[in-house]
Amino acid sequence: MKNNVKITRMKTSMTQEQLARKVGVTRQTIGLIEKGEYNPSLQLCVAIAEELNKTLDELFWEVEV
Amino acid sequence: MKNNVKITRMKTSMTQEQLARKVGVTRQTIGLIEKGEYNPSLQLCVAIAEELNKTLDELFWEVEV
DNA sequence: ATAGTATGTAATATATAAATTGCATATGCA
DNA sequence: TGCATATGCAATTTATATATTACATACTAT
Repeated sequence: MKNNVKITRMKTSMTQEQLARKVGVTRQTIGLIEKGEYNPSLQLCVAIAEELNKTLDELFWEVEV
Repeated sequence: MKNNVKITRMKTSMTQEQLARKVGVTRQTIGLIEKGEYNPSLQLCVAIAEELNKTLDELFWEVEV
């Protein structure tokens, strides 16, 4: 599940740990999602999008490899 | 997790069973997602969106109650 | 009436997302 | 040099999405 979470988070100068706390998961979960090796739940995707001021599509839709 | 899956599926005259087969889950899973009682995985959301010719945002983003 | 289709729902089982813990490396700073 | 921060990664545990099976109702057509 390739996505734009990592690049978007880094643009905001937020750490994995900070994003994780904001959306209520652990740092490891954010790390694995950014790596594209996880298939996160819709709720978590929405929480991450809201925290990064993006929409679902911007982070998770048709992300080019 | 309120969403627009049910209304969109019905517009296409597709049954829950047909959509379920196309995206590789069971009828019950589609039923629960439409009911808003499930927190589906991102992969499944993407599969449903593609099958219904919609984007993630159109089906799952800021859906009014 | 009655058979088929579409849907709702519930109980239990299974697969996997996510948590937890721990250890590693790289980097920046005192 | 040594300490704190940020990240990667792996093993095990826990929570939950999804499958399976089953039974129910409503509707349509025969």
